[in-house]
Amino acid sequence: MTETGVRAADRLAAERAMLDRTSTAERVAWVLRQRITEGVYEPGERLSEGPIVDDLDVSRNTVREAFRLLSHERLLVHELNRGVFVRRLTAADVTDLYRLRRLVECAAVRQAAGSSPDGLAALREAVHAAERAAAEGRWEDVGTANMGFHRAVVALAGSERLDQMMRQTLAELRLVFLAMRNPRAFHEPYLARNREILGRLTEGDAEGAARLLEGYLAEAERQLVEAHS
Amino acid sequence: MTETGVRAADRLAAERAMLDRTSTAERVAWVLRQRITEGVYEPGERLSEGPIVDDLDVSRNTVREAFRLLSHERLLVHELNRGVFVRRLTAADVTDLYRLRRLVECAAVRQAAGSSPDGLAALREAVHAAERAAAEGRWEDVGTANMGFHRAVVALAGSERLDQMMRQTLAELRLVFLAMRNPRAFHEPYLARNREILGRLTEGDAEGAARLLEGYLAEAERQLVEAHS
DNA sequence: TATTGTCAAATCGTTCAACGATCCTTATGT
DNA sequence: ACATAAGGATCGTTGAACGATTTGACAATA
Repeated sequence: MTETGVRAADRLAAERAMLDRTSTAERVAWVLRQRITEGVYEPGERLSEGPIVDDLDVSRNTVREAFRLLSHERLLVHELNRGVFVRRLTAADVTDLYRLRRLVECAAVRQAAGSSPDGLAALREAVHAAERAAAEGRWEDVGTANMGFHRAVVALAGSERLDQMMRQTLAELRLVFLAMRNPRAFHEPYLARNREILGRLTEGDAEGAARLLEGYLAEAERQLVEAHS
Repeated sequence: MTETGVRAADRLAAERAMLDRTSTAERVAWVLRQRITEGVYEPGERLSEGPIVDDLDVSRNTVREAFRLLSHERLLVHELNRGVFVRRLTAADVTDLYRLRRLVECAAVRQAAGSSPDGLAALREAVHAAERAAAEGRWEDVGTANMGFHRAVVALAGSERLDQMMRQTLAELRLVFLAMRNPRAFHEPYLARNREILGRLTEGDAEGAARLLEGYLAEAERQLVEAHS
């Protein structure tokens, strides 16, 4: 069993979703989503209906429905009469994403005084998962676990809609992270920072945790804006 | 000129969007969205492809694409093999929506210290629009303008993604408000509260404004949860 | 050389018809 | 009353076709 806890949980959730009854359009969207977030398709790349129809052996209308699904998730950009493109994020996109993260994540942390033990347990688990992946040199898994940490941060707020918004934001962020050439150099410093934030929350110091998180997000933003400029 | 400022601006934006080149699927989605938010279709009502195909004289695939668009906006609920339904919000939905609003709107207000004059101007305009509509007894327009106020609150954060999230949240809320039998009784008390919040922000008292907003949202939530129980 | 016009190819957006799958309602049997 | 089967409605998908739009190549012109 070499998979990290968070990664295994993600995979299990994804597999469960596929076991549920889903339409073909949703399954096509799932395949394409994987390809996008794994970098098989590059940001800016145009996805043409024809090759996907052939490749996945489905009809064009089904592919179009899948494109609609992914366009709303902001992974694809639909341009009328020109097709759909994998979203290419600009420095301005990064700035906007971090403005959103700063507002939502820090507010969730500030509200976290009196959080349920479950919320903290999820954060703890994400920190552990990231540290395990780092110990094994799996740096992209470290990035994934770090994102799990942030999902757990927002989940402290206890709102399904916020959780969904954060899932989508993190999917977009995955595209952002594709631009970082050295996953280790990017993700490694955040391990210690996650642990610090967790420590503050565990002590009940929500304001301290929020301050740390603000610094964390500011630093990550600076790096990513630079990588996208 | 009897239209409120906010309403006219909304209409202009909507008309500009329609003047842009749009696909038929998007135009169908637009028509359906109007019907949903105006209560032509009731919450819980099932939208069948056939009658819409006949009514709008478009093909089924186009209607299906429009359904996909609206499902992601959470105005419709897509159920595999059973069709799509206008979303019926439960008391739990209301609670979740207000949890999200509390976190995002109050954080946006707390961050508002040092807001640009434009942000405050938009709030001011929304308050004026609501008051004008109230003076003319147009209570549903009061609700619309109140929502414009909240959109402007979130816009203080200066994030396009947060703005988009709020637009969608307010679209959902419009469904929630359909359950209120007496628009006047529901919307009227919030006029004065909006003005108070605006006053605090104008004085630079962001924390005071956030406290008022928290009370406002708690009261609205209580009323709406009751109406959905 | 740069710009403009024309044409062909590619492909997108939509329509239509058809078929299989699924769900719901109705009818029948115990 | 409950269980089962059948029929009808409609959803999900497929595939073919056509018109609309965009793009790229090439020729003509200044």
